[in-house]
Amino acid sequence: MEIPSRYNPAVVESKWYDYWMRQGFFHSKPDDSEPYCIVIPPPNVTGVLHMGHMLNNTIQDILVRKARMSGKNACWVPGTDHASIATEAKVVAKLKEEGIDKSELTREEFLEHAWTWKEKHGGIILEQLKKLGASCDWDRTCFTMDEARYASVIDVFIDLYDKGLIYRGARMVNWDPGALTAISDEEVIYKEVQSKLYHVRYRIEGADDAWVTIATTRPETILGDTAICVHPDDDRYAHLKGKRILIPLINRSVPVIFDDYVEMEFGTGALKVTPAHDLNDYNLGLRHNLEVVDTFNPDGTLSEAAQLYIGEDRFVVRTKIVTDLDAAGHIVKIEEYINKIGYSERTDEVIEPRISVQWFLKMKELAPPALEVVENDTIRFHPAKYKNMYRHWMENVQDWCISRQLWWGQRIPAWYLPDGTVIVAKTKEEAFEKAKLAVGSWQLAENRPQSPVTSHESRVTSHESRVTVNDLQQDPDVMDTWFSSWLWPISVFDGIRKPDNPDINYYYPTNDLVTAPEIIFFWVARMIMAGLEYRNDIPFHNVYFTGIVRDKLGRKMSKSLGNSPEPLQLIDQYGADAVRMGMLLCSPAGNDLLFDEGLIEQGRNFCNKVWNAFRLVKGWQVDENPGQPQACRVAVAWFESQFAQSLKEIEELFVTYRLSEALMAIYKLFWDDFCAWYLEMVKPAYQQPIDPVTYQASVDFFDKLIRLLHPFLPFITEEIWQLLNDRKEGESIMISSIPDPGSRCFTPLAMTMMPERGLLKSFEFAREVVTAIRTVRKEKNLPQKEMIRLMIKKNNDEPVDMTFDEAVMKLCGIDELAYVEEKQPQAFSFVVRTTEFYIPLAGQLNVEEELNKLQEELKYTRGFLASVEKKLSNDRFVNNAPQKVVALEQKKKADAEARIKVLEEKLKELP
RNA sequence: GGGAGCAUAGCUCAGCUGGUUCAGAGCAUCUGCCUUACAAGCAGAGGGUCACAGGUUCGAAUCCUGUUGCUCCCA
Repeated sequence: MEIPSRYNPAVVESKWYDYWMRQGFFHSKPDDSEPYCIVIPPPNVTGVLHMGHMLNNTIQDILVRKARMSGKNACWVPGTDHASIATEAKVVAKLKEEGIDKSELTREEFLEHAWTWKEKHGGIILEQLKKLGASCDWDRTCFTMDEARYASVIDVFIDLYDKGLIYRGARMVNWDPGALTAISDEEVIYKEVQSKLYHVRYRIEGADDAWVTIATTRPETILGDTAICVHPDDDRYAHLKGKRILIPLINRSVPVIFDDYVEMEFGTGALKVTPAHDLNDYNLGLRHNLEVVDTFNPDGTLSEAAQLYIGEDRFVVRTKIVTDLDAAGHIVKIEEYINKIGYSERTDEVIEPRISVQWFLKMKELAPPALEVVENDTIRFHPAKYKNMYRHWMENVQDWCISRQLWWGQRIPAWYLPDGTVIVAKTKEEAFEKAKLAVGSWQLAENRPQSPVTSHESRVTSHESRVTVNDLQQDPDVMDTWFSSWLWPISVFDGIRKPDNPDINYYYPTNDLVTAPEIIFFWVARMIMAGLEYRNDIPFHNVYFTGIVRDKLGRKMSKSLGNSPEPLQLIDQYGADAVRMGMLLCSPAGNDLLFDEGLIEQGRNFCNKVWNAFRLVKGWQVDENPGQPQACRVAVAWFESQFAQSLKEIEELFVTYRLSEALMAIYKLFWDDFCAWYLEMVKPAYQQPIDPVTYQASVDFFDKLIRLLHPFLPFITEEIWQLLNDRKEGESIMISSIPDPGSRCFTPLAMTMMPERGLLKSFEFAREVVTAIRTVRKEKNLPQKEMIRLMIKKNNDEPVDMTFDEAVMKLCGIDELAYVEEKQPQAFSFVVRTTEFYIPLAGQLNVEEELNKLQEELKYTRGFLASVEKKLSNDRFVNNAPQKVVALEQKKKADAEARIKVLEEKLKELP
């Protein structure tokens, strides 16, 4: 069968992925061997595959495949995340297109639509991952809202509430007027915006023409002002003590307060205080006991409390109120001003700080142990620099707002009695039972008199009687999506509900987590907290932070910029292996990677190289006469040593999570060492057969090399592995073993050949000789086909290293190689270290050229010697530097001197 | 405003506790080659005051201080 000269990934990839699936190779179940586990950072159900996923999942797949081939019971658990805000927004938008308004639907109806939507779109991304070759255990696919995960979240909420770690409280939250929900600090993106700073003057009460001028970027909040604040040391405003100020347009009278929070230099030094709509003002208001006037509706329009512009959007009002203020003589001036404004990560709406009642999880108890395990390297971050960021956040951690005013998500298991008493329980019925105990049954159906009882939250003041179970109202809000995600390493094994089940006991703690640094707080930190709280153990041992995929100009890839290539299209075009390789080559851990399609091309070229090397080896005819040429014998021995050495280096790179460097090392081993040197040394002449020993060795090397490559390039390696030898149904490279750096790879042959110098060193010398001969050929325009003679003159007492002579002859087209004692006058010559080489030629020797070359080399070597001698003549160096370093310098000196001597003598001979 | 990190070849980056694996790799560039595995290739070559200025040391890309420029996180 003719093997095509170009590797065609399209046919190969689906064939083997199907085979792996059919054979169940991805599935893992607990057994006696060592587990290796990764849980996927669950992609969002609204998402489609982007370059960040490609990178992230390629890395996970490499780690998992490597572990699987190292004999571990490898399990990569896939799944998706319900993404409450993003999904709800998508579903609302879709319904709108169909002419349905969310407000017309009941909660149940809406959720039905949401589930339908999820069933349709939620699995897209996982299907796409299969194209990439992801070896996930698909039987274990989870969803953050499926039954087990949902129930786990509810259980955890109740448990933490009972432990007193969850509380309900009024707080200034980041309100997203688009999504109509609070979002966490981490979901707010601050952007620099060109705005205006309005200087507005307020009349001092009781005076005709006395004013105070404040500066604000948000004039629409003026209607909610409840004080004017100045610095106590500010002489400009000392006269305001005890005065009151009138809010423009509505003439509300508010006090002047003094607080050193105010920056005297900023604006006019006088600050309008709007406790309902600014976090700092809110805190100021608490200190000074100010009235809170909430002038906004949840959707960002003005409320009745504003008195004016009721029902109009905040940004419309901003324009209107400025006009009206100006007309009323309040605008002093308007300046251009750049400030940072918070936007919702989900809807891109401008965040409105707003006071509302939310559920919070206390962080003070959970954070310290989670910090400790990272500080003491129980969990390692790769790269370690993220420890600093982690520490800083953990030491300044705020309570976590976990409620969201949405429907899509786990509904908060809190029930309200008609009087507002909160009962946290799994079901309404349980809540009712709990309520009986807590509140006293007289208030409930039995109607027995009792004194008011305190719940966790609020004192019961109402005395309604005959409350039935149906009077309990469940909290309408759902939980933050991260409140599901933080349990992920436990909940995928159902370890919250069944803490002793075989899966959780076997796979937990997982081994590695691969994720983006952007979610170190959202997710990584909180998983650690949850792990310690619920398993009393860390969730993973290593966290590998990938970089952000950027375009060539360094911009983050995004849909809106349109600078992101379509991953599946790339796979179609170049093959999944090529894409994996391209992504990885440019991505040292934690560094952003500037994506360039050229890298994918490099990956494709490499696959093609592997393919062609395979064609060569597989195309050889084997001669039944077993005589192995010397050149082949040493080549085999050398490559064995080289492979062993590279393997050690590669393993070291794996252990330190330097995957891109590991890949590069394999790349060089394959391309340079194996193809450019080994194969060229053993390759028989055209249409000549190869001896069976060399053939077998070559096939074995190939087998080892592709096994080493498999985690990176799963498809092409499987294809070749299957063709390389006869394989049975059910065999696969992905369940074969990866070459083990621990085992001895040296054959007796490799051990006996020049053991005193080492085969690798011998080869280094041979390589230099070959390169030098090639240079001569090129300079003198000697065609490759024309055979040449080579004469070698040793200039020192060391035994002649003839190990690679035959290989050199083969590589350089030498038909006669001789050792000589005498100089060869009519020949081109060069010097490698201290050995002289001569290539006798018919052509004329350009003496001047040779002279120049020699003199240049001599000059350089003398300069080198001088620098070494300078060091050695420095007593302080000789006395202070370590023995080893001094000895090295001495060797350098001796080598340089020997070489100078050779060069000088050569010079003398030239006419 | 507070914190962290980075600056090495045209590009992306290695370079560990100072000393021949110290100035490296891959890509890109340039020069030869259609040498029957591969032009998606082969063989070569050029490219860097290691951001700047001081200091410590026998010795600094590496350690210290300052300057400049960039990035990220937090407010």
